[in-house]
Amino acid sequence: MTKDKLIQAAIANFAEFGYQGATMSKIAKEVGIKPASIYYFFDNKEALFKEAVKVILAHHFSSMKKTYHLQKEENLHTLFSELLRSILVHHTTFQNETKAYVTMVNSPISNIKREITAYLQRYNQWLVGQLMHTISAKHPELKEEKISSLIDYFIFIGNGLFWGLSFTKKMN
Amino acid sequence: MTKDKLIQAAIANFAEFGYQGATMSKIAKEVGIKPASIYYFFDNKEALFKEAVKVILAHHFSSMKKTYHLQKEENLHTLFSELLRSILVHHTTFQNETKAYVTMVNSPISNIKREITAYLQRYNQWLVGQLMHTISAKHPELKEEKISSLIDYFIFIGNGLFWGLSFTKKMN
Amino acid sequence: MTKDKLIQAAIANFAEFGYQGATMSKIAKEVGIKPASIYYFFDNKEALFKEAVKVILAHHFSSMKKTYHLQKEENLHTLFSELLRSILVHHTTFQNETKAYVTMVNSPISNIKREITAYLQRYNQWLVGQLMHTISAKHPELKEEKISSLIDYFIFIGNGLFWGLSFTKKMN
Amino acid sequence: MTKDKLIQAAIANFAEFGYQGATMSKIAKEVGIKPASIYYFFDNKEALFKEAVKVILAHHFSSMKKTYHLQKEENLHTLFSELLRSILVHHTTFQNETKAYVTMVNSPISNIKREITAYLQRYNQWLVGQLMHTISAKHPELKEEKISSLIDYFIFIGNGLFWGLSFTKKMN
DNA sequence: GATGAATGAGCTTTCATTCAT
DNA sequence: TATGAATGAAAGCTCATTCAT
Repeated sequence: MTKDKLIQAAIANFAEFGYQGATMSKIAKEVGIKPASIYYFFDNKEALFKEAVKVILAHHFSSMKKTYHLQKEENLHTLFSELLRSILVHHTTFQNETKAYVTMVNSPISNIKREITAYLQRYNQWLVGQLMHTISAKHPELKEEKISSLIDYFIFIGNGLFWGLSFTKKMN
Repeated sequence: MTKDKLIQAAIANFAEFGYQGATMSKIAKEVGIKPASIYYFFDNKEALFKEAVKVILAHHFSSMKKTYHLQKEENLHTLFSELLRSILVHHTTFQNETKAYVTMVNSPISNIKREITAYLQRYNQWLVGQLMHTISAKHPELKEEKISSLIDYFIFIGNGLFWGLSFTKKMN
Repeated sequence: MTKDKLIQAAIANFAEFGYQGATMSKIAKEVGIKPASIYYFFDNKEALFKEAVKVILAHHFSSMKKTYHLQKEENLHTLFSELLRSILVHHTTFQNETKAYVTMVNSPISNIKREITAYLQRYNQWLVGQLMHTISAKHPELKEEKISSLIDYFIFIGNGLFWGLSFTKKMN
Repeated sequence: MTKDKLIQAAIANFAEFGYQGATMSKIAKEVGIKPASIYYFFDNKEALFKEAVKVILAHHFSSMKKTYHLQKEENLHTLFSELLRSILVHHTTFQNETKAYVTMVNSPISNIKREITAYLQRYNQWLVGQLMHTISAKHPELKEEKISSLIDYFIFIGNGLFWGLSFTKKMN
């Protein structure tokens, strides 16, 4: 469908050029239509990118949720390392989406910026909640304080991995 | 000096709006001159931002170096936590520069992108080299492999801190 | 019938936005169809508005003629004041059409402009003819010159009434 | 000065094509510059036309005021006919401005519409006030009611003259 | 009769840049 | 040093129109 192709092209262009740098012309050309035709599907550039953001975040979340459920049964060490591995795999496989989303955090459209930061917070809370529950079930002997500190640790490592992936490597 | 004020304004605008979003007009207005006057000091927008990038990276490096030297004498634990603290302090104090530099990594000007990724690599190498040296001096009993893994650990945590700082917090 | 509804919608839109401001989309939406469907009934925008103009002018003329015939029997004073009253009633009742027609006089489509000015002239001539005939029949003692001047007078007042109605009052 | 030339060109174009029909390109071409250059003098199309409106209304008012003062000394009959003559002369001499202003009454920009109707009201009030004063001074024997009715009469004739001028004649 | 999808032409506007002063 | 005036290029967007279905 043209509409879906447009969203994919938007993601690719946003990733490569940022919001201001991505142009309706380039996106249209990538899909094989003329710029004016985009307006049949989306009200304007902002609307197109809002939908693109939704797609990216939904994809990210479903990806993370899937991994988490797959690994719930394992021991702690395996759980952690598999989660990190899945972060790495997701962001490596969908480089476009990750780059787009990093760029979007600094989007000039405050709604988008807000939506993404809100998503990041929700995601973090969800992750912390899940880990809290799983760890305390497997290790009833650990104090909540200790678990909390473990999770912070994990989050730091995850973020570091993400950041390292995003910029020190080949994601250009 | 007007030229320095222009660079500062450029950093601020780049940080807030990205390369494409930052305009010569806005930068000029911030300095209190007219857009045409910028061209007396810089050949073009790209040149202005190249200088801005240089200033940011130099500042970052001198800041990191200073902390490192201050903390060299301490024990390992203190060294690590003070380094992390100084990363935090630097990026919190110079939010503008950090935001500009995150934005610049995705700059549409490949020279700038290249320069920054090159800097990040050099910086990382430098940091790894320093830590390697310091740690092996203080703990001759540790195998190089072990040290290397410790350092990776530290880098991950540092990156995670940086990323968390940049986006999950208030850097808007 | 859809075609008639389109003409009415066209009149309303032309009245409110002028020829350039009225869009096929807005007209279609008002009728509850899609823009493309208009082209089943009319060749293009110009054709649609030409038909709208015809409807308005025919309506105006039949309205004026009716009043004239109703009042022919009365004395001069009553005739004049009733005619003025009927001008007022017509333009107040069919504000849309009047506004559309004022706008159309300045239409960028010279055919329409020409048609309307031609109509106004024909209408004026008809009115003058009718009045001439009626007055000279009722007042054989009046010289033609005197009658002519009386009629001019009446026309001026009628125009003034029309103009005042159109713009100094509530026709917004 | 370019700015003044722009306003004159705007008036001419607005008169000929209406607000939507007048384009920045045509206006620019008429002045001998490129469309982009207009934005050095005016923020946008709306701002340009707001200034054009101001110029037209100010010109109209000063023109009317001048005539009125010139004729104050004469007897009533002369006063009235000279005023009508000056309305005629003004609108014939500055056809452009008159056409622009008739078009603007139906402007899609509600601010402009409002400003003009407000002006028309103020102008009418001013005229009524002036006439009231002058007539009652010259003819103390007339009852206010009678004077008021005389003035209405005059206004009607003036409007009719204006309307007739605007549309039944050659103002195309 | 009606419409989904597409487009060409043209619009307003922005912006980096130039250049004479 | 600084700027007023101008511009080319390109952006986002609108709209009348077409055409296969």
